[in-house]
Amino acid sequence: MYSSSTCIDESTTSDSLSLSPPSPLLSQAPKSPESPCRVGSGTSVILDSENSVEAESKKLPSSRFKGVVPQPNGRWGAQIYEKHQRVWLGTFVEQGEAARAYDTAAQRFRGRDAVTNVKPLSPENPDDAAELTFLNSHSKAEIVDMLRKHTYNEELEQSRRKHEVDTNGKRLDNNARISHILGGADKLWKSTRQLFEKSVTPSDVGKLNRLVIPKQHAEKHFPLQSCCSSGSAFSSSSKGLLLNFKDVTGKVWRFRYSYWNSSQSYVLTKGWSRFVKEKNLKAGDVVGFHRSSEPDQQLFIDWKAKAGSGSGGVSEPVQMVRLFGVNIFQVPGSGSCGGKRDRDVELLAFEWSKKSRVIGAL
DNA sequence: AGATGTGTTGAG
DNA sequence: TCAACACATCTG
Repeated sequence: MYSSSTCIDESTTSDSLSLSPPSPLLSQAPKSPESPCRVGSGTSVILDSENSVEAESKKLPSSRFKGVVPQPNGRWGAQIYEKHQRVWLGTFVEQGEAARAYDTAAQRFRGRDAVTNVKPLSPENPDDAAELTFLNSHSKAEIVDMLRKHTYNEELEQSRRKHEVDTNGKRLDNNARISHILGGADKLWKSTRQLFEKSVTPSDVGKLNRLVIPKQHAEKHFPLQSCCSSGSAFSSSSKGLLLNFKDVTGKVWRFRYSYWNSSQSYVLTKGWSRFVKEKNLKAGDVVGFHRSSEPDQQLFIDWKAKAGSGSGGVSEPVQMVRLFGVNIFQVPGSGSCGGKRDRDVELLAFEWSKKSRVIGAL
């Protein structure tokens, strides 16, 4: 189906440079939430006042928009399906917002022939074309992440701005710059595939000194069970694993990865706070986990600053991008030309060697 | 605790 | 593929 506009998959993540959306941010912009033409979905709405009062208290109202589902708290969730699996796009206050999120995802996932709630982006329209470029220059995961965090519009606009600067002042946007900087390392980066991303919460970068890895992802990508005896999937292995994280700079980080029964969550503990400090991670920043396709099963981590935090305040004394042992880019806190968002990306080799998982007592 | 996201199921 | 809905999980 989605043949034509082909999708650049996860791969597009950060290696993608180039593309530079002309300008506008259009469509996604909050329009009238109610404008969307309803989509066929057979499901119906039935919102009669007759017997609703009672029913309403029990049944959630259906949405008239495709991909939009009601939430118990009165909000609306957006979801799209792919390969028999649901991809959650986040929750929204207005149905219209959720519908737009769905539309955006649909166009990224299904390309031109995506069925949308509102008119789809048209390549003919310059504005739409710009957004399409933006869409396809990001992995599905990234788009989903933006939708979930409600930062899609911001990023779209940001990319527009960057493009302007780029064309005028030769500045490259994050991805481009990073790819550029990576140079040879680019190959390595490209050989990775994103597993998942997480927007770090205040507690992830706070005093708790730990990063909570969403359960789903933890169990899917970072199985704790590893070898050990017991048959069941996840026995309470509160001991965890000691993993060696190899920084692209060559520096080795050792993080403890374990499961906390108390909060029933998977976490990176020992070593994490150091990472947060060195990278100057802030709540809202996104940490992405990738795995190299290489047989060595190396895992990587990249992180990006919270969308939109660029220009503004965020005081950052010293920032730099280090690649494979070399500090390529350094910017003094004072707003020198480069001082935008230079905590851009950092690649970490995450060694997932069975050997290193040792640990035992921690 | 309230919000968010998932497991499941059944319909189309 | 999709929505309904119960409920597990997460966040503040």
